[in-house]
Amino acid sequence: MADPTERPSRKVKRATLDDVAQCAGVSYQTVSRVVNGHPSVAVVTRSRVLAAIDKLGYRPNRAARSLATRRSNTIGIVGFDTRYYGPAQMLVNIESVLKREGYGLAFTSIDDGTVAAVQRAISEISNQDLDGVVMIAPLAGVDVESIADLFGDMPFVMIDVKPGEAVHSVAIDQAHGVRAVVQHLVALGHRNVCEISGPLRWNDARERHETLRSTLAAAGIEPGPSIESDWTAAGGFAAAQRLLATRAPCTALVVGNDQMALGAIRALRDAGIRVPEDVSVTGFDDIPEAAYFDPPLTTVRQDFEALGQQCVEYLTNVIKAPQTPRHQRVLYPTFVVRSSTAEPSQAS
Amino acid sequence: MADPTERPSRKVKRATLDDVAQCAGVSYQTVSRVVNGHPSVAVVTRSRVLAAIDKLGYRPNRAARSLATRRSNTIGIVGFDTRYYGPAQMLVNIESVLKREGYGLAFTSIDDGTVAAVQRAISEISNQDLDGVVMIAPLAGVDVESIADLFGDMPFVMIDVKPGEAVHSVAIDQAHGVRAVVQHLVALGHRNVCEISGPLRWNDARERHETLRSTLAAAGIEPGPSIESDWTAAGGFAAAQRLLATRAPCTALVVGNDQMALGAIRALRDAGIRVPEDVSVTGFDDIPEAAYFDPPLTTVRQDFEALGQQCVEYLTNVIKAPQTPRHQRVLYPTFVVRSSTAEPSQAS
DNA sequence: AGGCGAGTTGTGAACGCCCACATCGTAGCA
DNA sequence: TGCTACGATGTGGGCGTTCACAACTCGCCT
Repeated sequence: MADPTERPSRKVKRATLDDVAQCAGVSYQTVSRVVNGHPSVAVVTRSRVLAAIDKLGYRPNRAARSLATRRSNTIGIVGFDTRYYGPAQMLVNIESVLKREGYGLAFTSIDDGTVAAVQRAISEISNQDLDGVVMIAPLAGVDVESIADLFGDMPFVMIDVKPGEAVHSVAIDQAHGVRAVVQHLVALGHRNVCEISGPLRWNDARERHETLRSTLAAAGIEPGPSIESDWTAAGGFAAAQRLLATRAPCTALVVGNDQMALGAIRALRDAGIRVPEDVSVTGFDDIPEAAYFDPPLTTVRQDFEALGQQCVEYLTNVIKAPQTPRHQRVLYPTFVVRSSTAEPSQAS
Repeated sequence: MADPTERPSRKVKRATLDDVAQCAGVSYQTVSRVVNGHPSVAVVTRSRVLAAIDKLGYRPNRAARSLATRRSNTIGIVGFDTRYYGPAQMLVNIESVLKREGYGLAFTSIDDGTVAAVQRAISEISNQDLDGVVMIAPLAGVDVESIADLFGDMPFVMIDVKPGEAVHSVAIDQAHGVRAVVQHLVALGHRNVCEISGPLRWNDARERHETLRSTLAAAGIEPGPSIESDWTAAGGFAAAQRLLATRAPCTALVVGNDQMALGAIRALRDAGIRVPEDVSVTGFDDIPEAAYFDPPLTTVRQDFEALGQQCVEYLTNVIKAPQTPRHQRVLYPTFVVRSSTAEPSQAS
């Protein structure tokens, strides 16, 4: 009843180099040359092979190729809480550059911030034979040296690593952004500035936090209370309430990112405090919504697209030339003034 | 000067099955069995092998394995504008489930909405020997049948496909959410409801749009003007301004997602219109910030985590049993009432 | 005591491709 | 004319696994 030829047809066997070769009447090596754009192939042969490839719908088998060449033409990204705006942006932008360069992308994320999780993610990704990996590693407290060890000789570049670490890395200069904020606030006449920071285990949060305090101090201003929160609007809301409870004098509130700023503004308003008349608020990131907050948010824009680009460019360099000296490429954020900041009122 | 053994050490050759076998004094096949958890291996042998594996830091070579087995243990995601909240959420959630199941993840995105781009992405991803792919395909106008053809016999499930398409798919019932919105609005007494929709090339946008009109009509209400926008706050802002310019009576504004709602609210307010006193506004998605908008946004929550989960579960089923009948799994969104909606005022 | 089966281990052959080298032809040059 | 050199093609081997078998060792049943 069943045609014996029927069974194999269930899974359409994909054409191989040999199939194409046979179809074109050449050897598989010649086909391989055509596929890989090797120069010395006669024009007529090439076109015959191409026709055969087309006819058979041949596609090279990546696994076989990478087995033979020991390169996979895909790079990995280990991401971190890609739910947040920054990391998500990086991922997308890196992906698009990578695609342009002809690389595939393998992605894995780190569930929690523990060192163990980081290690697990790295070891997981590193036996996936990749040509290199980009690591979005915003966490402080993870020893960069030991991570480098985990990677062995696999090329990798890190994003968001603390300045000064001796690894290939790309970063946005957080301090630069914070300084602009402080300058702006001080110029407006603010002397009482409080802070809601991101989780201090994140390098960026910590750097923003520390720069804020030092810059303020340098301007002869005693930093007001600072509350650590969690990057979310809900967290910012709660933090602002706690801040209000301290009854500390405060005419300006520097918040670690835009989402928290949104929550904070809501809390202030709930307490009958006007923004910016009573208290100025600043954010960080310049998410696309920030301009439509009420009031439109003064914030610091980070160019994640450029970041992704730099990242990939750096990584491909390292892949080609493993001896590339380790350095950090740093990008500068831009300060965006909108309406959530103003001169402090007399009272306060 | 140079020790001849030095050169090879530049690239530390990774241990292979053979190396481990030799080290443990067994055959490579036995090692393979241990690695793959095959049952019939003597306890003592197993432990000897394990020791050798540990000592040599052996890691199986994925390329070789997938060459031999014809399965790669990685699944692909072709994403779509992962900059937006929904798609980004899906990606992250799918990734985490996938990891739990032991799959790797390859990711590619479609730059623009053209059919050509979709085809390119699919063909790109399909010669990357994957076990299956999840396609986030929110675009209308892309012929589902032809996509299925492109995939050939590779298992795939689609997200956000129009209801009724004969492919494996998972979706959130948009109509259900819209109906809840309308019901709510009508119960409050609104009779003049306008709309700002997402780009109608997106299935979700279109379905929300059409359901809104039909539901309104079913309630005996003539739908007010509808303006198509682009999912962003900026777009929502502009759309609302255009809407105001029409001077159409409007006590309720149904917006296609939360970001646009934010922009719209800002535009209304700029025009001296109060929300919700003068105009009620609703969103869609329930992004984490929505509760902190001013006013807190009444919206429809989509559970992207569950979506990702269903997706992966479905896909792995299809991989195991390719004959799985095609169907659509649909999840239901929940309606969240906050403060951006209220009874219409007398005037209008 | 012979034999049968379960448990354990090893062997040969793919998987589809690239690399290094060998081979052939032919054009260029003395 | 004979030699060289290079362009075009083919051949053998190997990348690290898994799969289908074969082979061996026991213990236990008849």
